Amino acid sequence: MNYLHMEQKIQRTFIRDEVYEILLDWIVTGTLRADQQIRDKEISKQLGVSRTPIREALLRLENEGFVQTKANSSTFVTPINYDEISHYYSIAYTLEKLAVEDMFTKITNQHLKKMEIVNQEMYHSIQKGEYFTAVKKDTEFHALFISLSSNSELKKMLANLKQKLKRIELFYYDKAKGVHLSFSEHKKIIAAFKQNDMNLTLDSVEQNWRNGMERIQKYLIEKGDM
Amino acid sequence: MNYLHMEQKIQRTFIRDEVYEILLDWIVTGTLRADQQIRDKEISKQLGVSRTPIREALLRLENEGFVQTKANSSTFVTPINYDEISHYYSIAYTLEKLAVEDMFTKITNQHLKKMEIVNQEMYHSIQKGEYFTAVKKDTEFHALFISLSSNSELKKMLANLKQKLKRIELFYYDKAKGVHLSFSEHKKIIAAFKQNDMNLTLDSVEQNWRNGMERIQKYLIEKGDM
DNA sequence: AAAAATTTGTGCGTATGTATA
DNA sequence: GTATACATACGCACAAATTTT
Repeated sequence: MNYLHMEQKIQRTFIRDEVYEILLDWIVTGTLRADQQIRDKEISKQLGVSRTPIREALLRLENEGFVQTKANSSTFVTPINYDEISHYYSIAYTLEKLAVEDMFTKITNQHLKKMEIVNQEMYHSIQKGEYFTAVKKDTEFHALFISLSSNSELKKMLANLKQKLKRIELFYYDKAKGVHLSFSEHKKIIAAFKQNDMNLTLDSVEQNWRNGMERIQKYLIEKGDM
Repeated sequence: MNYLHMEQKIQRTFIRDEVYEILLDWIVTGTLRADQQIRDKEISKQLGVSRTPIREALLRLENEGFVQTKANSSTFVTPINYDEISHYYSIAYTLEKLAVEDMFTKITNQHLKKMEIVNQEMYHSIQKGEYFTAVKKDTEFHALFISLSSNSELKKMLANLKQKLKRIELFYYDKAKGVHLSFSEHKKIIAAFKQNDMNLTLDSVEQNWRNGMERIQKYLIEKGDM
């Protein structure tokens, strides 16, 4: 057997893609804050590459709504808009429910076991106050069943939406420490899958999302930001 | 009163955006066919601009899935994938139904009248065999109620999806002349709105999309392309 | 009103992949 | 299968245009 053929073809990496991933991470995790200016020249020096790949990464981020550019003036991180939050949440759970409809029959006990483990890990992260890890585990939990859908276009759109929601959640969870993630709601989703009840699963998925959205909205109202 | 202040600020146009619109139109309408190679140098000469805005437009088209680039080799129009068709259709009607839920109470008799007119115009275009205009009128019909939704992120996503579906529909309607657009189904949607029955409206919207998808799939099976 | 900062657009050399001998 | 030649995208430095201070 020739093991050479088993190796994955070396994927060429583009500087623009690497820059995109770095900048996206900085925006999502809050290293780059809302309204903060981004100068391609500065990033260029910081990352040690020319300005072309930086510009290309910024153009993509602009198309996806993470940054905004005023012509010949400045590029800055898109601020979080209160109206957009509920918009994105409703799109996300609508599409995630479509994914559930598609993958519902494909789930196995192994998947469910893995979901329970990840959910437990999320719980422990919350206990330790590690919000970054907790949000990551939450995303991983949902990804476990979404990935079973055969609708690859849907998966791409959901992955993109998740980045936007992740940014929102990290922003508010950091501010409102009292807010808790959805450990018990995830258990309901697992139970619904186990009962092989699709409608119940869809409802519990939607409820999970709605609660997440309401936790943020409640915080906004309390703080008088809305 | 100073009328100067009432005038809209002159929006600067970017070459990259103009190039994007032109290339997108060429791809959607079939001027650029599937798998056809696109050389930035060639487009550059043809449109009389430098290669940078061409590259930027191509990068955006690549992110949106309309073209594909082999590293350091070639850029070509993404072929229509049979699996993707049903994927995109299901995403489209799922999101359009979400838009209907959002705008349902906002519709007026004037909107419904306009929808009837556009539907009639679509019918006449079909009669005259003008498929390009017919598909355009179909898109316009749906846009009439979608635009009433306040979820601007949803509207953007739907507009993007429509471009992809428009390409698919123009491709197959051109090949399968027998295929007809959904004049009577649109009448059902209008009737459901008039009866103020949201569930019926949602069902008729989904049915309209499903039929459109099935018309194409039927053609594919007949021709043995699947 | 002018200068400074920043994005936008141009041209070019290089690296990579593909076809051909 | 190998080496060579060719085509194309990739990244860089420079110049122009525009907005803001």
